[in-house]
Amino acid sequence: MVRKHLPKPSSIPEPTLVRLTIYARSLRDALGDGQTVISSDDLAMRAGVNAAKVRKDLSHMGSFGRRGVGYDAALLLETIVQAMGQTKERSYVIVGAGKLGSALLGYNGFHGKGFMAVGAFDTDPSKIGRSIGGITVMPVDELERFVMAEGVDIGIVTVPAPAAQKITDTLVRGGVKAILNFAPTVVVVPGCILCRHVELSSELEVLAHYLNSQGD
Amino acid sequence: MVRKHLPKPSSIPEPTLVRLTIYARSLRDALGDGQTVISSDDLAMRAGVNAAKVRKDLSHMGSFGRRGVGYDAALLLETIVQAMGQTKERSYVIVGAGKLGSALLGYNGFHGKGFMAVGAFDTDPSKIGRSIGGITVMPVDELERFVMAEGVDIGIVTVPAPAAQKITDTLVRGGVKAILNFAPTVVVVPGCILCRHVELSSELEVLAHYLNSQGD
DNA sequence: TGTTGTGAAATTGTTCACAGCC
DNA sequence: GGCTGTGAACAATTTCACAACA
Repeated sequence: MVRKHLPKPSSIPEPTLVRLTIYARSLRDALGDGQTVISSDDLAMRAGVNAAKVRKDLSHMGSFGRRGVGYDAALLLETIVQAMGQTKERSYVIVGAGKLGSALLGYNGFHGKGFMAVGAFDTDPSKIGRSIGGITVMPVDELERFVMAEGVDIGIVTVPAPAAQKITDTLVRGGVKAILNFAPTVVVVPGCILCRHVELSSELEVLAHYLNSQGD
Repeated sequence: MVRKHLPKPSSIPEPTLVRLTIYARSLRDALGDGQTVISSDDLAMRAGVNAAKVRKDLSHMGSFGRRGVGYDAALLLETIVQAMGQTKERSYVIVGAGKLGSALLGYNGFHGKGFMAVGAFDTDPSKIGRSIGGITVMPVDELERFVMAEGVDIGIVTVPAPAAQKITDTLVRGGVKAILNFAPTVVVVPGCILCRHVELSSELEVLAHYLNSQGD
């Protein structure tokens, strides 16, 4: 017998997850504009995608739009926030208090929305003790102990490439459940640990490739 | 085997382009380790992907590996650099000299590898005139004139969301051919202009989603 | 033997197009 | 008339598996 199974905890495809975060932001904008109902067409425009994709993406979370009308903006926003798992507050530390680390500490959207910076770490004595975005920079020596004691959820790595793997290992020993790596190198983690890698420099290189292939 | 015709300017799929930049870095590492020949398996390990994908990706640029042996690391690196279009130097400006903008100005891999920062801009009088990574911050009023006069290729946008569209329009009027947008908002550009959008905050949110769906 | 290069298969993601409902 | 929800068609990407070859 063919049986359509309910979506498993995370059957939502990853490209959809990324777009959901953009829809959420677009909905906040729309609500700010005083809009209470929004169509897939309008949301698509705001998010820079097409309407079919919006509807398909939203359908992963159920059906709650009104045909002929659109979606209740507030309800839709809440549904997305729920689906993204932002109901539970997550703590994170940033390792590497250089420019990028500082930028992320102050970044709205890291800072708010269910995420809480609880510590920053660096090896540079001139940075230790300084306060960045309300967080005091601590020495890396204390990273593992701190992460363990505080039960930190996520470690954000913004150290130079050669140090990234060692820092990652320390975070894992401390018990983080996920790593977000901005260092320009691949790091390996045990299978049970989630890890995402943000390749900042690829963006510029891919752009350059398209420029060239367009005939400069 | 009969030589297949060369791939068209950009028939290379985008996921492959992104990985090519990672292979390039891995090859530099390998060369640094004194390795002159590298197998798809080894490269895959270093780049954090599987070997089949490496071979498929490389095949988009032709065939120059040696069966039973592997690839000449230096030749492969050069081939990738060529394919990525990093033979031509590209100039860029950064608009928004806050933490993120400063981080990118100092970022190795933006800085080197065929990319050249030629200007930084901000509206904040306290930042104007300051030097960041050897680049003096100029007032945004001068952005359009500067971009036009210098023939700047790429504009990198690191301003707050509400200002992003206006800055993008200014860059486009100035004649940039591509935009790299780090502002947490969608910007629209004319069809002839390339635009990439980096969503920093999505990364953390997607990570949190997977954490939740794993059962915390 | 060891490793590449590549069609074919499998999987994943996007778009279409329209029934169903407001 | 307008707009959602969705199966089906389509497109892109990944993986498999093995022939070709040093």
